[in-house]
Amino acid sequence: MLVYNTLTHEKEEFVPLKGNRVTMFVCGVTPYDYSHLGHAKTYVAFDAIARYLRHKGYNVLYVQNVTDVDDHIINRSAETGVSEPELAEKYFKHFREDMEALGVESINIFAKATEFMAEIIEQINGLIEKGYAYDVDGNVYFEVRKFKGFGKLSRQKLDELRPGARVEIDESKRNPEDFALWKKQKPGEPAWESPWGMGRPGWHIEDTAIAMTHFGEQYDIHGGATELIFPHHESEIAQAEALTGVEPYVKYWLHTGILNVEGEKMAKSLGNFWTIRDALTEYRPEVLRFFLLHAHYRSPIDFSKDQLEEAKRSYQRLVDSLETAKQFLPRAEGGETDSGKRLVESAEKAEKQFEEVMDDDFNTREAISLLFELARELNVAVDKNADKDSVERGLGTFTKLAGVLGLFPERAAQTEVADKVLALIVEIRERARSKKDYETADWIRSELEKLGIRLEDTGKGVVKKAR
RNA sequence: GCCGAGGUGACAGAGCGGCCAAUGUGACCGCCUGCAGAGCGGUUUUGUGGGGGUUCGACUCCCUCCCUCGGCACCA
Repeated sequence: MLVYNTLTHEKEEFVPLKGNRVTMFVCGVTPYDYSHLGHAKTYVAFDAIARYLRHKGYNVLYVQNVTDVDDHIINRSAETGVSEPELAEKYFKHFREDMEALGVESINIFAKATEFMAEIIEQINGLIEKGYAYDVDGNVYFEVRKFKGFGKLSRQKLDELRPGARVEIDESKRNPEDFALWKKQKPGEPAWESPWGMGRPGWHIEDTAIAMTHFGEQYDIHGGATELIFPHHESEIAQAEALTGVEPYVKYWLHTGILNVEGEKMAKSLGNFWTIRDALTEYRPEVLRFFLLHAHYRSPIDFSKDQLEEAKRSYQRLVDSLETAKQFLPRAEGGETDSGKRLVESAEKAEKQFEEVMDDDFNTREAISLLFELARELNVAVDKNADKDSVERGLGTFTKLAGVLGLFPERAAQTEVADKVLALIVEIRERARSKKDYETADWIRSELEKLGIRLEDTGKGVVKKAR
């Protein structure tokens, strides 16, 4: 299996540090507001990756941090009067709901920064003792020039960066490139006790503290969006390797492309975002997930309503094909058929190719195109009255592969009685049709449509479809 | 300025040194059909940002230029 590693800029054979165990960390959210589709892209991508690793038989421990103390939260708390912990809790809960809707279910542990204060302080202490960090009046900084590996991930040369390009330079630092490990409390801010006085952690240290607590000094995969490579991930490496002397801190660094809107990054600060929860009022969660997986995880996606509409139509094609085959199955006959044979061959081919494309740096787009090919074969098989075993096999493959991508979740089953009543209504309509009473037949069809059930008359009987 | 990621048909978007510009959407034609829808079969857009090189052969490798996006030490 090959994965693209930002650290080496190459696709590398994936070999975990310890046998079959995979330790995976992905930078999580700062819960101060609703999450938007840009966040969703990253988390859906890593969800698919984790699912596939598990599908391959790896025992994956997937940890995601939650930055529940930071400037955004503090500012939002000041604006709204809601306390920081309450605010963080509220939006974290919404985040969990959004993720659940999108089928993101592979994360084992959510780790909150505020629950790792002891570990954070211990790491900062260690860095001071080893001479990599210094305390200036209650602010502790990491001295970047002391760590000679700095820049290995982002390939930045210290002297060629533009200090202050976006952020004003903090004058209390020895050098502009140094970054904060511990920030001294300002009036009214939440703070924790530390050897350097009351304060809170800097941006990068919670990730190393959390990851090392769960994984030890090294782990397999660290993920996040490309915007995090510098300075965030670069700084994490510096902290960890300076502290432990063990390298590489992380074996594989994986980065997802960002979600653009009309050529610009979707971001809270630009105001061009669409929250997941708003998107869910207009689109089914599976359509959003499909949309986010329809490009390779490293590619940027340009978001627009038109694109979502197209995703919706495409996804519907797969849903229709799946439904048609499912409903054909009880009517299918035994025995051997040529069309069945062809379907089974397609299914076997799809399974093999699915592994191949996903083994090549998790190419979900290629994987999805295989689903389309299989869907067409299923349609053909139904048209040609393929035998039951073959259709079952084709359906099984489709469901299995789609399941690895987290597409087509099983819908809550309707009650048996409701199913029978619906079947009865369909039968009544069939009788009307056979008497050429099309007025009644069409009326039943349009009334059911209003209830979200679409009837399609095929040569192989009536097919019921949701929406 | 520096670092990184991208530039592929109407749109979205993969791949591979020659077999395919996959797959989907859209459009058009045909079949099917009481109608609708879906499905199936076919067609479709002067070729993969510009230039140069390597090669028998490049979209795929190398060089160079152009354009877009992300990052450059608050914060994710």
